[in-house]
Amino acid sequence: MPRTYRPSDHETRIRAAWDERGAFRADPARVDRATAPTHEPGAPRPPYAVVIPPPNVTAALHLGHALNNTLQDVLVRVHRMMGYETLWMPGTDHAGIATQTVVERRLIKDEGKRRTDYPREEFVARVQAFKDEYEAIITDQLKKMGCSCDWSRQRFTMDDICARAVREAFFMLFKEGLIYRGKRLVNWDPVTQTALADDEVEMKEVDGFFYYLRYPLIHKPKDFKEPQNVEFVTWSELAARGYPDVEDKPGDKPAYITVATTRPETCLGDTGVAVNPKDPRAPSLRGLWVQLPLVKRPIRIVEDDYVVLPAHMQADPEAAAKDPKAQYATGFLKVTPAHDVNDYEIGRRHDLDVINVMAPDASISDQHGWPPEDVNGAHVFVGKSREDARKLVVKEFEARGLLEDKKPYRHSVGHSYRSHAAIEPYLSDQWYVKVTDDRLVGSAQRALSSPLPPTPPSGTGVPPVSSKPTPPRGTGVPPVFSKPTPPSGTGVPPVSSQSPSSSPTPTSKGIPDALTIHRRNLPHWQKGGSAYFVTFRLATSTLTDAERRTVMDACAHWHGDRARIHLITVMPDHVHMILSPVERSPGEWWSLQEIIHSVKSFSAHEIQKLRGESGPLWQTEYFDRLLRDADEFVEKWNYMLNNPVKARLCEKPGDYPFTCSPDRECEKGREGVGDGRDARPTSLGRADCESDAGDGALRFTPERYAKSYTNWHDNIRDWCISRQLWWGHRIPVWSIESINFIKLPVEEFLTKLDAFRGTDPRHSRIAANSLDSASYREAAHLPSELGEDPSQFYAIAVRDTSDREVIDFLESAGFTQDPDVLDTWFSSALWPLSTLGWPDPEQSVDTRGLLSAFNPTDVLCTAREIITLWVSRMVMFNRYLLGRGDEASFQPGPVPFRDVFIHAMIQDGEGRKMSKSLGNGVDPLDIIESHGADAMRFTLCHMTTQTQDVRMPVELDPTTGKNSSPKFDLGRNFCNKLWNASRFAISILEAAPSEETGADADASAALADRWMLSRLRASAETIDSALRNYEFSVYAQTVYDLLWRDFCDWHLEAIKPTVRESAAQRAVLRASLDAILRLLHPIAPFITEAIHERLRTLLAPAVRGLHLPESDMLCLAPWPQADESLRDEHAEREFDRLRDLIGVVREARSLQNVPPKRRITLHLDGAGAPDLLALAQRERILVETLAGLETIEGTLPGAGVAATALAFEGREHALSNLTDALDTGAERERLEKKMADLDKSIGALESRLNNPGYANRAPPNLVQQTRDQLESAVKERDATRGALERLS
RNA sequence: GGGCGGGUAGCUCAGCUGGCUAGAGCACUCGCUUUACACGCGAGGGGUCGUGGGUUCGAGUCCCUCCCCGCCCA
Repeated sequence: MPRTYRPSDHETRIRAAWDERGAFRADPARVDRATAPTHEPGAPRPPYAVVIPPPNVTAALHLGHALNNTLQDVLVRVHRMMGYETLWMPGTDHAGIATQTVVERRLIKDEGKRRTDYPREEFVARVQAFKDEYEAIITDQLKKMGCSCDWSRQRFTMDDICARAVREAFFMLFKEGLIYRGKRLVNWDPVTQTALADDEVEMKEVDGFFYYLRYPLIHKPKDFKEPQNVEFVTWSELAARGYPDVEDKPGDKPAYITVATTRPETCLGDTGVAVNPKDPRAPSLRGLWVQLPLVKRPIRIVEDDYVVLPAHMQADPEAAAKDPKAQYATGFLKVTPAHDVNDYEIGRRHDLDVINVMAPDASISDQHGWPPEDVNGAHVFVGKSREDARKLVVKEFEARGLLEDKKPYRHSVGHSYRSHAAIEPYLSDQWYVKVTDDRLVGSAQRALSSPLPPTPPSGTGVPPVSSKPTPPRGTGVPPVFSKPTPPSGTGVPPVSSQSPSSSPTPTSKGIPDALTIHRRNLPHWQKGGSAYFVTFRLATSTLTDAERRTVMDACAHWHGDRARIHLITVMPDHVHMILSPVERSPGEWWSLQEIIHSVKSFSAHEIQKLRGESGPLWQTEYFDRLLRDADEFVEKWNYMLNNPVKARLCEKPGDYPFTCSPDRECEKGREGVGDGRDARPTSLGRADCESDAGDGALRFTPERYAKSYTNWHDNIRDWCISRQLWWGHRIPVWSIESINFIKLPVEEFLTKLDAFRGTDPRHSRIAANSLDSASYREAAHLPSELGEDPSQFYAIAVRDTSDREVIDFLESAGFTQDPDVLDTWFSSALWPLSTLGWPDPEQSVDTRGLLSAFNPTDVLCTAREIITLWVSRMVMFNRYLLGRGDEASFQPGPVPFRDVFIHAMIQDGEGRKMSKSLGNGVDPLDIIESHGADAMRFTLCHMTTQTQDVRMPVELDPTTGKNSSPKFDLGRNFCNKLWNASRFAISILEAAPSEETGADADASAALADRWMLSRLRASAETIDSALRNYEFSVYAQTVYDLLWRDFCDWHLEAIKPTVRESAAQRAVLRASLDAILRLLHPIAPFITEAIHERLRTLLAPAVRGLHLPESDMLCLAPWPQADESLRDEHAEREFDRLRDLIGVVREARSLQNVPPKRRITLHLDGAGAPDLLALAQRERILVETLAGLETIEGTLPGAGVAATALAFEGREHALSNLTDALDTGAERERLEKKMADLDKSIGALESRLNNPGYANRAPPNLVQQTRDQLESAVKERDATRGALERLS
């Protein structure tokens, strides 16, 4: 074996071997969800499935993909080794608009031709060729990274299998009315001339202007046919109507209002002007109209509270000052329903016309919905671009004296993620998926599981399937006040409820519901109840009125979040509360300590700020009492109300202003927000729904991302799925503009249609969703004035687009296929279904059995930008399409995956995204070439923590001109270390006598071996738990330390002198290396496989307790299982002790400049530390080798021997024979530094122990530990001092 | 504006439910080509854990405030 690991020598060969072996081919026939994982050939086993987030065929993979796929490969390889039937489904995505754009650009560049210069089929063929090219590149990249996908089943979102799923999904949705056609404002990209989904629009800050345009006021026109003939409103008329602040206006001149807009050119399509009903000017404008300048269109004034009031009119000037819109607002908003989303909504509310004045390229046009008779004087604008039209419109307003002002304004404007052109809200016919239907969005929302408690650690090799089910809420523990008793007449009389809002008197009826929350898993001192009476006091001062108010606010602040605070009384020098902790997570409540802490901490901060002083405010101690029943609750309640009376702070109970009930007040003010009761979704544990429809089965890691998922669904709108492109799944709909145009006799047509529809809906060949006028109008929200009668439009979805009979019939009747294609995400949303053969897996050998075996898959591993786009849609489609029943009886199907793991995003060293334009991207293939795939993978895993972003400093290599990062050296060095350690181990094993066989043997009794096995066991446990929790960095770090620190630095070094003579040691050596290879394989598959090729030929007895069944290939080898019996705490303690001893010897050697090769003498104080001497002598060879000793003496050196002192474990030992002449200066320096360090730590330990609070309050074992530490430090110092004295 | 993440050694990051004298890798200094490995070995230096306050016997860790950086949504 060569001295350094050269990846290129191995990677290709090993990849070919995996391929040839069919190692990654999944067999659905072997899947049985009910069994345990196994490696038994042919035996059934549980599935583990992952679908690759299909990379776009637009471009080669970047480092983010490398990370994404490395993590998937790690998971997949681990589970394969654990004995799951493992499928990693690879594939690519056609990425409609992105790919089409790239190819169009290429054609322009290479051939100077546009898309429309080709027939559609030919253009699509060009894109297909491009796709083939990049699909091959991507596949090659993934293979080079070592991805263990089932390459025999690679898919593409437009291949036959996926296309079938797309058609069927479309058909099902269409048939059930969940796909509709609507005229809506879409995000229109005028450059690519297609609609975009909301999430394809990116917001960018743009410097623009607010233009202030004057619109003359007119009376309602008598005749709309004569727009010129209008009656203007004068200022004096307006003043007479009560219009404020117009005294200084010329009374006889026409009055106007001023609208503020950033897009003056859209005024051509204005159909109204809106004013806020709260605006003082609004009443006097009622019934008036304005005349739209330039066009001279009379338009209405409507009142809508969407309109922002100008800053000076707002009730809260401070808030207004912060609102930039209020600063710019005039209070009048021009309404252009066809060109602005908000205006569109206002238009809907007030039934305004919708007038489109633009062509698809965003130039001004009178051919796309602008009635020609309405254009009037605006002809000059027709044909101008948006930008030119804006200039011209402004100029025209200026020329007419109607431009009042123009102020610079920075605002964010939507831009196409593809063409980067500003998005034009554009009115057009599009197809929509009604995702707002409960069968879609509802299923997705309910899919989310509530956070589960962390999984308990378990032994190695245990499958990560089921965690302990969380018992459903509300069982087992009875409510605290299950039988509330009314306040009795005895004892303190209930306070009369004169001021019920501030001091409600509890009665059986009045006891807040929250008191009955069920308790479980409480700290011992909290067991048995939920309501507490709490008192805490001021440290020195008393509270002023304002400060008491602050404390009440503090309680309100925490009320609901951590506790329901039922009643609080703030006295001048103390505070009483009655409160109930709330759940912080299911089954876990906030502790009293935390709650009181929060209130104290929060109020102290506020009060100290008020006072301008600092220092402790509250006393540490607090008093709490569990309220056992309703009687006691009432008793304490009354006590608190009476307390101020007793203190003569008020006349009668209830009058004290610093008693309040946040529970009631917050109920009103906060509408239940944050009180925990609106918590959703269900608290069902995963195990509860393992086999059911899937509610509660979806889990995010890290958990915080569940929130983005939830938020997104809360604001979801129907999904526009049509794209005006050629590359993609063509919409399988044939339509006709009006049923009157059907070329066949109606009866004949309908009869034939019925025949195609069939009697059995499962076999329908068409779905004629007739879009009756009511539903169409509902969908389109269009006023009828447009003239078009939407109900005449007739669309038919064809189930199988190769069904010539149906298509020929439709086309002969005058129907044409929709020219548009589906949004790419429509097919992506089907990915976990389509790749597994849905709707009919049996139809193809490739997909047989896949769907039932592998859907739901186990994890989706992706970056966070994709949560909303993709995850949600996959969940909706999976649940909808695999669901059962009709709308009324709908039972959703399973989720497509159980876990969603969101990994970090890689940024460059400055925290910027890696991108082509910045030139800061790193090509994975460059790294594979220079450092090896394993090095890249190791580094990527190592840096994948649970944070959002990870930074990777990028450096340009001037010789190759390629970007790289020094971070990859970590992986390369690690691989090299493994290579050399293995080389060394193999050389030892090869030299061993040949009679050693694979028979079972007891582990070597040597300390180093027991220690190594114990470390191995512990590491395997850590790794298993890290993998269960997707903690890749912990995993990588643990293998790193296991190999480098434990195995190389200590174990190999320790056994060097003996291993060649000890078969038992060789067995441990072999087993340890084997186990490390297996544990590391998922991260670094090539190098481990390469070493395994050699190692597997070298037999040694197995080690009891460490299960490493043989396998011809490491990628199929069972995951190592280390029994609990290998745990050896005694060995770890002894070994650690020796390591420390070796450490101090090495330290002394280094500081004394002892030549590394010089063997010195260690004198242990055998009388003072007999056990240490015994241990050192028992492990003499180990200590001597690692510390560079000639010998270990059991006595201290005699007088006159040149020796240096060695303090260890509080005893004075010595080293001699260090050098011919001892450097006393260096020795003194060393000892003095040591003294200083010890003094410092002794000081710290003493002051801790001298603190009475510490001794009294800290846990006793901790205090004892501190005492021990102090004792040994003092001993050590004494020993060092002695050595120092002897030196002089 | 709302939500989320981050600010710990020169750099990249660990540090879970508060108990350290704050860790790792790279970089740096010193010594070593010791028969697995210089992509290495041994020894070291380097941090008032973004600011200010609070809670606590004890705060990198909990609470509040403010300041930076990044992402997502409006």
